[in-house]
Amino acid sequence: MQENNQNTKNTGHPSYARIWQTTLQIPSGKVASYGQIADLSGLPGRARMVGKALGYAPKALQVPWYRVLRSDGRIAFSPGSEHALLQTGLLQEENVVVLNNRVKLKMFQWQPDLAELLFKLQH
DNA sequence: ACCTTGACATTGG
DNA sequence: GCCAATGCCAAGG
Repeated sequence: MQENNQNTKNTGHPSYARIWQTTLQIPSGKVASYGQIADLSGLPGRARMVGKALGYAPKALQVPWYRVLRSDGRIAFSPGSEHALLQTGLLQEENVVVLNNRVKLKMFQWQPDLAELLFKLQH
């Protein structure tokens, strides 16, 4: 992971903006997978790009990067790492249960109404 | 059957 | 060419 740019320039890859917007739609208390965000952003198969994009998200946008997990619910960072602990703490603050570096998707995965989401994303 | 954990092939900045 | 904010699958419980 790298430091976020303040919010001066560097929009990064053109698709980053879409990824940030989609991630912004995840409600508090819910989580999504990198692949899910990629799909909803019109970027099927680009899960890794989502991880990159979140790392570059301008702090000013307040993108809830911590609500995005691996497809099986595990936190992507190494268990016990500083990043993993931070993510765990942020999730717990909104009542998402994290055990052994993992969230039970059965209980917390975001299931957006596609039509509504598409509408909100287009402005 | 269902859930966890560990390993790794692939992808893309 | 390097490296990782993934997904997937196999093994074990």
